Amino acid sequence: MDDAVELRGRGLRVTGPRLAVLEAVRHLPHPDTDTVLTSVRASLPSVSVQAVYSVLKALTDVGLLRRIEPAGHPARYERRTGDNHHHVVCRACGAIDDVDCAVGAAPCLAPSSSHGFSIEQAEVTYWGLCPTCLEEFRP
Amino acid sequence: MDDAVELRGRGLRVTGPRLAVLEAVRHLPHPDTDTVLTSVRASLPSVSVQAVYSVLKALTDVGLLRRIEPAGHPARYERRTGDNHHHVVCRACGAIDDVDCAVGAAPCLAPSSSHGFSIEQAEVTYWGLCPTCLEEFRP
DNA sequence: CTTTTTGCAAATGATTTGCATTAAC
DNA sequence: GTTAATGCAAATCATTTGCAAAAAG
Repeated sequence: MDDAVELRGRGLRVTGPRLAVLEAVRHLPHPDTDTVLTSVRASLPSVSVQAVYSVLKALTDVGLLRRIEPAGHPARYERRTGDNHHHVVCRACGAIDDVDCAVGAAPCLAPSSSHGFSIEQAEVTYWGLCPTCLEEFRP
Repeated sequence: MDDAVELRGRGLRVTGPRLAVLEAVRHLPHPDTDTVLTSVRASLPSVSVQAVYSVLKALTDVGLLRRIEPAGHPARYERRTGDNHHHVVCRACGAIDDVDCAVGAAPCLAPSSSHGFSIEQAEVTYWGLCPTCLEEFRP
């Protein structure tokens, strides 16, 4: 319901696949495209793989979703919250969790020198192993 | 010369392609695989694409090189320095430059909560536009 | 009715893999 | 002489693209 308003507010048409994708990402923890697809097909069995890709791209472009691309793993998505939290990523399986920066006002976001780059965003990624993969590597 | 020692020290055999890749990455600014390939072929015209991939992987695995994987762009490499500097990445072309953290002792490296993850590394990426791409978007 | 989305199929592009040959030790 | 690296070709995998049909406004 509210999602429909959000979509219209960003100039996007309201469609079944889009509502389903928004719903899926809302309830899943940082899902990848495939997980979203599976979840969406639970209610809309006919959606195509490309439709999900297309919807995820559209929603990301207008800022309703945030795409996280952990090196070596398929992209994952989260609802955009505005607060700039960071992420822990599992090297083994690509699982993601949110992390607040230890420092209050995120001072790392201002680099000391920019080499002439115009900087628009800073991103902190913590790499490690998730609880599940920790188990597997210590049988 | 010194590179040969480095290789042996890590248990790797000394080969032409490996020395040439180390030399290329030493002298190029954060090259991607293709740039390394071109550079290597200047001295060793017969090296295959896969050999370069294989060498880059081997050198990264033993810690002689560091692989940087900017979302949406091919991987880039740098000689491993030990200091934990960060990177500015151009959204348009994937160009990379080094950046020191504004904060001296890198406090962001200790996340406030880890959700059961074992964290081994933190990585800060600044996203923006490089000088060259800034020009192109403002003709 | 006009424009945007979808569905389907095929293409892309970076990277990996399997296997025989060659070179390092 | 063993074992590890290379060259070559084919495969993989996430994602994108082109185009006709369907749906949203």
